[in-house]
Amino acid sequence: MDDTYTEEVLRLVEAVPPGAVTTYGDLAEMVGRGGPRQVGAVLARHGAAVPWWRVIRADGRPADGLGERALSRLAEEGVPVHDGRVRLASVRWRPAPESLPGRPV
DNA sequence: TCCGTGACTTTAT
DNA sequence: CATAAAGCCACGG
Repeated sequence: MDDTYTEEVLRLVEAVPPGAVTTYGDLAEMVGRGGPRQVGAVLARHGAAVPWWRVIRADGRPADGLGERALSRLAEEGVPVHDGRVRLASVRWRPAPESLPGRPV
């Protein structure tokens, strides 16, 4: 079976440094395959093994039900949270080239 | 093969 | 700026 997708997604999530965040859609683009929903599905399944709280929705708000946990962890890491939502423009993480799957430098 | 579901995104009101 | 509807992607029944 092809769990390559899952591997790539988890790998990227693990690569997100403290104090930074990324979105489902961005991860989907980085992997270059599937879509935001698919990324969410992966995290729903294997999220426990990675810093899932650094992955939030495109509107700067964590997924439903994770708000409390995610926001408190993000705040701990120094992520600027404003009224329950993260300022993506300031902390949106960009992966290092070598973290990407099949993209040459 | 068709339908429903889900840690989503974008566009329109 | 907040809420609602439609679109999108892979998967399982």
